[in-house]
Amino acid sequence: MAARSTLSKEPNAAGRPVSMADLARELGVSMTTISRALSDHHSIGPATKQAVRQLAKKLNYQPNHLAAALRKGKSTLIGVIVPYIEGRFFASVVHGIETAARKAGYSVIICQSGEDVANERRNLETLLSAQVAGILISVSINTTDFKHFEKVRRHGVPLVFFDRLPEGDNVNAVVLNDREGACQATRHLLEQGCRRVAHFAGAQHLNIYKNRRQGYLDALQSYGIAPDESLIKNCSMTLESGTACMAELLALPNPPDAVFSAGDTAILGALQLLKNRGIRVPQDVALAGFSNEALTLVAEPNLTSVDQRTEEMGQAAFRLFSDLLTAEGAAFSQRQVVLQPQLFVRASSLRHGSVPA
Amino acid sequence: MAARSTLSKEPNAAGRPVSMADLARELGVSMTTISRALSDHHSIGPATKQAVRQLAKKLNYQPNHLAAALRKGKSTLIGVIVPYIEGRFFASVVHGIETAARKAGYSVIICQSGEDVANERRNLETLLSAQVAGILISVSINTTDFKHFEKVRRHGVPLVFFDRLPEGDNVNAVVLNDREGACQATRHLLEQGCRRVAHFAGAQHLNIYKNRRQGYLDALQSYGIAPDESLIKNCSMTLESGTACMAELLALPNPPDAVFSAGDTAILGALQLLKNRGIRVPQDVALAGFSNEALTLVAEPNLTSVDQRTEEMGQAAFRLFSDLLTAEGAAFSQRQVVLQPQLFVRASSLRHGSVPA
DNA sequence: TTGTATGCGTTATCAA
DNA sequence: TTGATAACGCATACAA
Repeated sequence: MAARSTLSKEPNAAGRPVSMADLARELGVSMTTISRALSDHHSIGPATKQAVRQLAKKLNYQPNHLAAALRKGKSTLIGVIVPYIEGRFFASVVHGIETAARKAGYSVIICQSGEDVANERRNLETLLSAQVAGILISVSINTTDFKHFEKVRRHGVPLVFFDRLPEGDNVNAVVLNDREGACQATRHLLEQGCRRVAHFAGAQHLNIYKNRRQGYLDALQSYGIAPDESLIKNCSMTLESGTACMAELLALPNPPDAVFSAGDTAILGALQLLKNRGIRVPQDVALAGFSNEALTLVAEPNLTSVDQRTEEMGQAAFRLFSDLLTAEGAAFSQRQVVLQPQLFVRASSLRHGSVPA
Repeated sequence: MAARSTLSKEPNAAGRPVSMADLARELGVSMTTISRALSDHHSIGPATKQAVRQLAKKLNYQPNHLAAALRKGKSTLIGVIVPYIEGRFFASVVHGIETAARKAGYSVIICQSGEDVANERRNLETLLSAQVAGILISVSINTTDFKHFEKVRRHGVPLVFFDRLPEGDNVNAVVLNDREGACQATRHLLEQGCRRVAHFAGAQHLNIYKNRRQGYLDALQSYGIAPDESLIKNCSMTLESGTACMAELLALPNPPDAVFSAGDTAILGALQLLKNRGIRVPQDVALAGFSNEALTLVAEPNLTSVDQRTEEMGQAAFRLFSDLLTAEGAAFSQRQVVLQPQLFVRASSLRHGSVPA
């Protein structure tokens, strides 16, 4: 057995992954030199750097992030908790987060709460155990107690909420201006000549639905129209729920001439019912939804909807995390990023003029 | 300052996370005992176990997965690489993977290749650096060179492909029986009395599209119908592409009376064109797609489609990984799990009888 | 500019 | 049944 190295230990005899120690032995330098060369430290000569890098490539050296993270006390992992990953909204936000994170050298661990606060708590523990550098979360629908977020603060891990957040504004968050979006959509319906505009309202303990309802009321007020409680339906935002709400509205002595729904799926349910009953959309009843889901372009007529800037939301959430990292006392800061919604006007609400391309 | 402990070092004076050493000091036992008590080792007395657990809870001890993983050489992280996370298919598979993984105590790191093999390579490096216990991947559309997967094998990290896989069957994979699904869909169209069934074919270097095309041909053959190349269109599976392909088919001297598309979005494009031209669906042209996307239930008429068992695919992929972990020589095994597709018949293809509920 | 030595928090080996 | 000690791979304080 011819020893290539003059040192006592064989350089990585087994199939074990090659470490910095292996590189050091092979080159006859110290681990410090290797470490610094690879991280482009200024105190290493260009020649040495070159040599180290070449050998690293040749031996197929892969840095062990785990070890680095353990040593530094922080990993390059960030945790993301969403109610569920299916459906356009969260998938798209996660896409935005992941893209931004990867550019900055972070990887994303994804967790689903399944709309259950118990899972949400477990997810948080998992992420903290994984020593993530930060946590980005959209809370589950039944999260009304927020004690579990305190623990994250105590660990000093930056916490960013997006879209859905706990009550009270003392958190870091990226949200859409839901109120403004809802107001725009409702005003648009009013501009089309509608005067009895109904609203499908979502669960009011969630900030997003509360704000959409408020935006709806804002628009009415700006037109001097008193809100009619019989035109505001509590809706679970499913297709069936939308159909049921529409049926109730049609049964009123004085039915609406437009509906603004806090979600797209529900407004699709309404559309289907109207078509079944031979009621014309938008001539008899104009429709507008919220989220700009893919289905808005499949339904006939195409559905007017408020876009939630999902990609931007993801990117902004990561950026906020990133800012918190470098900021002082970040664990107790409370920055809010508010994105501006965009109304897409389509045939379901357009009584005059042509449909925009 | 009253010292609670008789040992020299203060137990976790600073706000630093509490470690096993802290627990050991506090209880006056060794770290070994703590470690074993927490992992429920048989050699620890029930009383000691109880005491350790209580203290751990009281002091809010969080295990450091990083350290454990470093020591054990394997983490409880698994990496998943998909072309993109948006869209029902991959989001749903990821959902299945994440759910199965979490039950087994694993967390999921998600990476997107953006349909680019260069990113795919980078993703693999990242995951290997993170010391993941396994990698689950659906290759990007331009992956034709498979050398980068060799490295994963050399690291001894189990590798599972799902849906899209490299050419050659020498890999671990979970796939849908695309050929069977396509055959079922086409046979269904033939059973409805259609005799000139066209096909929108996807990129033929991908196993999934090649197999769907083959299934289409199988069905024709079983009916003794010779394939007509003019009825097979290369399609990129976008809406526009579907519209364009349909237009070309209608321009034929002898146009088709049915279309089976390897994707749902393209068949929607076809549907829209047919409706614009006043051609009846399914009476004049019957339509069937593949993937059972949400849009199949929004389009009018509802679209017949082949369901890909996305959740099961995710679960099966994780299970396969899990099996490989315990198996011998897993790095070089090549197990294949094949899921059976399910055809959902809807109005777009149903010429006789009523639409199923 | 480079090297030495130590510790991050855990698990495993050995001895008691 | 328990304890002392040595790794895992990397980054840094300090010394040269």
